[in-house]
Amino acid sequence: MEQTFAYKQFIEEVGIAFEMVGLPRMAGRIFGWLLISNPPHQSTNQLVEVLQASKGSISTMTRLLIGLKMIDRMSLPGKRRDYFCIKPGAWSQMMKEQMAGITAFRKLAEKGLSLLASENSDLRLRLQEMQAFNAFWEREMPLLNQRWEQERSRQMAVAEKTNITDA
Amino acid sequence: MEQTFAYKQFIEEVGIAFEMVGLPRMAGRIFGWLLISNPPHQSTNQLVEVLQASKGSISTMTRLLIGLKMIDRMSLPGKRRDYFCIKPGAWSQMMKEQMAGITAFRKLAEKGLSLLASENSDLRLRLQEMQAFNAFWEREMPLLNQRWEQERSRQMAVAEKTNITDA
DNA sequence: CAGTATGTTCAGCATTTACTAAACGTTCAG
DNA sequence: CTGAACGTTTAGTAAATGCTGAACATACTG
Repeated sequence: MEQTFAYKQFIEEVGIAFEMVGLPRMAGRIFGWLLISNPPHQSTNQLVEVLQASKGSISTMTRLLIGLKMIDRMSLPGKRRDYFCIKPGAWSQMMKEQMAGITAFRKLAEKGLSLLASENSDLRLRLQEMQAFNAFWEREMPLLNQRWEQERSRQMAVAEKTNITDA
Repeated sequence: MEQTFAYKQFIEEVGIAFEMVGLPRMAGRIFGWLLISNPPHQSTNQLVEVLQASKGSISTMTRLLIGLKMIDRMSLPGKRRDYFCIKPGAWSQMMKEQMAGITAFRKLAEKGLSLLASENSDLRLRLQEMQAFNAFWEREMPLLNQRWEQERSRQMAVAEKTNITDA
């Protein structure tokens, strides 16, 4: 298993990127390693060794990532260990999580509007924009995500023809 | 200035919503109050009193929100104080900030792919999906945002006809 | 110029959070 | 049944973060 400096650096950068979107760095490190590991599935012990982290951390963070539907736990037949690998569609899933925030803001706008129900309309303008904006994205993002799914499956079909690896 | 329990609750909920997207709660409280305050522009002292916060906190957080282009600082002529109000287009701006993360992930994917340049193609699949996904959203989100701007200006035009408040 | 009002910066405090290490529970092998 | 291999849970720790209060800087008033 190649373990060059460049690999470690990549793992660390994914960790930092995860931190930027509000997830624990260790979760990012796990995800980072699963992005470049060979094979793509790795056991708990392998994660402990490669990432130099405690068992507890790995256990907690893998369950977090599973909860976010970004990785899968797979128990290989015969083997007792748990293996983890990146879940296909992890990114769509991450995007769906983001949508929860948008919905929260739309609802908040509506709550605010009901507070200012008796006020004149230019006082309500701020909240109306907030409501309209978030409602717009709440409506459009799933459509865009659908387009992505379609585009992806189209690309996968092409890739399958040019590269028969595990057929 | 109405200061009911419902108002305080609204402010607190916006604070929590901000926290969920990775911003300080106090920044959210300021934004929350500016969403429902009368008038829409409020001075530093007013923010200190209403939010029961320290001057320092207000100063730091207003500058943060200004940096994020979510509020404006406006010095009313004659008055010495600074006033703050929600910036039109604050939400589009917030969305643009989100895009920085997407770009970071796309670049990371490309970095990973160059690391696995010599590996066979099913090992590269994970990174290829990550690259394609983030490139897709990086391309499409600005377009969607444009559509929102158009839709908004259309709605504003309609609103202007039905409600001449400050013409 | 003196005095006051206002905004900024900084040191300190309190809270939260990520992480570790160890205890614990469970499952399998001999 | 005994012991070992794994994974989970939890108590404790170290670091980061938000917030306050006070000192500081700046600009206006009389």
